[in-house]
Amino acid sequence: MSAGTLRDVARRAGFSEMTVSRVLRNSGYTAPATRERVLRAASEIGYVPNRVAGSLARQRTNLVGVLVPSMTNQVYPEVLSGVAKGLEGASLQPVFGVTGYAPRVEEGLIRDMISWRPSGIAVAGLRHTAAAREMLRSTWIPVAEMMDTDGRVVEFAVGLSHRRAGGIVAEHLVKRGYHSIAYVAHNFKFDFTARKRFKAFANVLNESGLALVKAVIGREPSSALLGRRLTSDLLGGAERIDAIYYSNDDMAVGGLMHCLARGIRVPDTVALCGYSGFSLSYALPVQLTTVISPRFEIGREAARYIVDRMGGSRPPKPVRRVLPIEFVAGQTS
Amino acid sequence: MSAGTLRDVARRAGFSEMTVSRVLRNSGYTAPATRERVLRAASEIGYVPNRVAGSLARQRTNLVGVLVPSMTNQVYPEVLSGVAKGLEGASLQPVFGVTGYAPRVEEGLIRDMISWRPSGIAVAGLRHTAAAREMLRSTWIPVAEMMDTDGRVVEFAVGLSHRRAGGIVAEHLVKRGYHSIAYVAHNFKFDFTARKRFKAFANVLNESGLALVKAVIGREPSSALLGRRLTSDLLGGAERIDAIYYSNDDMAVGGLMHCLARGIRVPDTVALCGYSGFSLSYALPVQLTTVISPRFEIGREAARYIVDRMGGSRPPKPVRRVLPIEFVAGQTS
DNA sequence: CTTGGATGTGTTATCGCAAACACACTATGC
DNA sequence: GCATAGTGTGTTTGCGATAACACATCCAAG
Repeated sequence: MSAGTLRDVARRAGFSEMTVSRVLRNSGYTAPATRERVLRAASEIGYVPNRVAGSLARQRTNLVGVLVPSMTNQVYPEVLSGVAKGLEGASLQPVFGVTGYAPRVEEGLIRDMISWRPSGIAVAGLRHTAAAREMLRSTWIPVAEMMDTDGRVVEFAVGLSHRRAGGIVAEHLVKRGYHSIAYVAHNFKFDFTARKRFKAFANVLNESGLALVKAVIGREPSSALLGRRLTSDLLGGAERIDAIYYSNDDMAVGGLMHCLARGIRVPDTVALCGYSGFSLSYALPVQLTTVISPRFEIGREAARYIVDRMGGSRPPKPVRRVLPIEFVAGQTS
Repeated sequence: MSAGTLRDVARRAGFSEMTVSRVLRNSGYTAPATRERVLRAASEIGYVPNRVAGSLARQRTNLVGVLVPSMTNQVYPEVLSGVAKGLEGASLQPVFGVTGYAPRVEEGLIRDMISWRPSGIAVAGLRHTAAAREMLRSTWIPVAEMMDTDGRVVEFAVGLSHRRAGGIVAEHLVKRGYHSIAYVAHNFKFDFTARKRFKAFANVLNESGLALVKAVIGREPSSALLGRRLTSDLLGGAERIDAIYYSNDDMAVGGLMHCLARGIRVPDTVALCGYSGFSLSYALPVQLTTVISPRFEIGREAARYIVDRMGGSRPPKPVRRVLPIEFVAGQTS
């Protein structure tokens, strides 16, 4: 039975709790002989400090709350990976919550996180319930919003412009002379960033005098299978389509699979465009058009912001950090 | 500036801290009028309870430590998803750590987790450093090991038999009459489960009088691109190969992409087998042979175990829970 | 020899909350 | 009209650690 308290170690070593505490934290003066006896006593009983008590006493924790909408959407694990990286060396522990794209759930999780008095909070997205925003606003804990930068920022946002990401693809298609363009999406009711990309995409098309031939919005979450099915439906329809913009790469890959299965030539017959730059996309037989989002970097930078801002105070005005995106033109025929 | 303490709420409401505490926790008797005044006072100052203090007082936290080796290997986010699901309703918060497949890092993270006195610890894999195992063994916190079940268990392991997963694929290939079989893997130095599958696979082949024609082990982490490259190398070599077993689906998909790009017929010319059952695999033009691992369920069951065991004591003997795996035979030509 | 800084260790007071116990006051039953 | 149980609230104490301060030594400088 490990555990045991500072007091147990102190008794065993024959010193006061304070001395033990100092030795274990390497703080203040400690005689080498004392050090040794204390460390031995601690290891003998398998002492593991109680951070709950420590945090209460120091009035700070080494926890960082991280909220993401989903774990199955490949993007977010990569963001978390970045967060973990950015926290490395700062001896901060990520605590995560999955909101399931539900603002109400997010609100509850934010309250939960704050109740742990974390050293920082990183949350994906700029959309929150009023209460959630108010909590984030009124706390002095560093708050980083991730992924999106088009919208109202609480304190610090790091991400990319989804408007830009959508627009750039539209420009590309226009420039290449496509004119029967369709859009295929998963159920993006709460996936605000996908919607922003779509809106910008459609806007740019319109400005160029083109109209979307068709928009197919699925009812399920994003998956390659859904992409494949919707693409099958779309291309099986009456309209002649020469390019498809997908809500993301998962969907686009599904579309490509349909084409490969049916022998539809990509991009000769139909060009496919996605968003994200999933690792899989580098292995495809055909290079699709996509916009690589710096999701790992976003997580890392959010974490770094939190680390840097710790102890300091909130910037007078919200800061917006727009990371560059990389446009990848698809293969030409 | 939110925060504020119980005392602030108490003063504002005109009651003692204890009464406020009771109201906010819905514990004990509280008069309706009191309730109302307290709740109003709390919401007026935007009071958020301090769980650090609460946890210290109650001698327990609502935290559950979860350790996974990687976030970019699709499998683990799904496990985490399952953990989050299993914790739902128990008002437990997952705290996660990424070990990067490094036992030393894992050991450190386990110590960190324990220092938070979590209500449970879930860790992927059965391989730990001696010190880590000792910490897990000597604590009374519920400990669940996930994914693997072939090996020494500390308290409770939920997962699948990777031996079985590897063996079943070999049996299948033998039965279908393949005889020039190769193996392709990512760098699985620390991916013990992949190695177990491989070993079992090779054993079964041997028992059937077949020998692996070739085994190609990459130096990078698992990715479709690596799978594609290694497959290209392999099939470009002198050996005639009629079936390939991959370390996982990521790699297998990469292999398929190579074949699609080169017009190599799958499975007529070469059959491809993987492991995991990634969602992508349902969208492929060709159904590959794979073994679907119940990773979401594994996470969920680990969480459920922890929830059920909370407060109770450790089972006298380690418990091993082997979840069924689903074998998916690939398309026949 | 005295003084003062560098070392090394102990004492006390919190940190914010909740368990345990104590004490009212109000019904209810007999 | 009094015991008894049910309600509602307050006081005390402690969770396990650390900050702040206090107090010994010891040694070098004056």
